[in-house]
Amino acid sequence: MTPPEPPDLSISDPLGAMLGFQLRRASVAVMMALAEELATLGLNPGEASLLLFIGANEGVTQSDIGRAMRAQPANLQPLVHKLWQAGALDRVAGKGRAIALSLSDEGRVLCEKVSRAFARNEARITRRVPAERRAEMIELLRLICMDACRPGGRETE
Amino acid sequence: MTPPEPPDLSISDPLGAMLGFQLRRASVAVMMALAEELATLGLNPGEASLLLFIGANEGVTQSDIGRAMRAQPANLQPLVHKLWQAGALDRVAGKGRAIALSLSDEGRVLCEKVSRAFARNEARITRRVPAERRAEMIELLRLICMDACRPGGRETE
DNA sequence: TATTGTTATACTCTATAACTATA
DNA sequence: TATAGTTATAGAGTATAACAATA
Repeated sequence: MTPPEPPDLSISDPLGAMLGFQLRRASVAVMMALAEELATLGLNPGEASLLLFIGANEGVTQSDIGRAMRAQPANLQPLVHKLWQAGALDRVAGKGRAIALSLSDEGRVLCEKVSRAFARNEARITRRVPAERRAEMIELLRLICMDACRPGGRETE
Repeated sequence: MTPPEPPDLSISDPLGAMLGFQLRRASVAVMMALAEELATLGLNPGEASLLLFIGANEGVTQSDIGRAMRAQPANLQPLVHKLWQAGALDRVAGKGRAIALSLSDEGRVLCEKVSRAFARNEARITRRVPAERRAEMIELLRLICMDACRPGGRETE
């Protein structure tokens, strides 16, 4: 169920021929590698992603960023708090109880480092993917995600 | 961070162009869909996978199946216990403290149902993947997984 | 009052360590 | 004593519900 190790033994793997499970195994392995890459910055993938989202959408409200990241507000809060405590964020009150998030100078530096860590991870992943297949693969994964999310399943085309 | 919902808003998604994150999002969506498909059988993906592994390797020892599934022995135990309590498994003592697992008649029936649920899930996934790309994609994911697992990272070719 | 953020909390999955039992 | 399995437990990630604060 946890996929780091290579297949090892000679016993039959009924899941190996399924795209769904190779997806999961690849995903877990990739996230573990990313976590390792980010460890030197003292961030986990969630915190680092948040930083990238804020950097790409400065001044946007916390709840909008949360929706874009597909994170529950309750789970986003500790990440925002940590980045803010680390001095990476500016939080300015918006309308209602809204808070607009943006990067501090310090945050911008950290964001640049995070960006490079993500790029290294991406390079490691795509090393084996032919360049002309990469965009196609991303698009297929996007479609798979959208299809799988649909609640009922199996409707016509 | 949890990927069910479609992208929704007009704010920039710095992760959308990365293969690594589309992998993760697709994987989570696919596992959620599978969990839904399996719910009618009273099994979660882990339990169902275990059943498939035992069905494909009858009489093999529990620890070997655990290694093939990349599961920690401690996490495998409750799954085996549940399947055994449900009457799906036969457990016969092997050498040492080893236990050889195999399917009961009842287990074989359940395994067949699980197999069909996995097949439905796989069909939903691959609906958008051109048939001639499927094997290639599985192989690429396998390579990505192996590359990402390698501890150091970024070594020469 | 509607929206946004915060707190508390619970559930699942995974990991580690210590213990038990058997060739 | 080496191996296989079990138990207890801890941590991460994610989910829900209730609450607080502000236009």
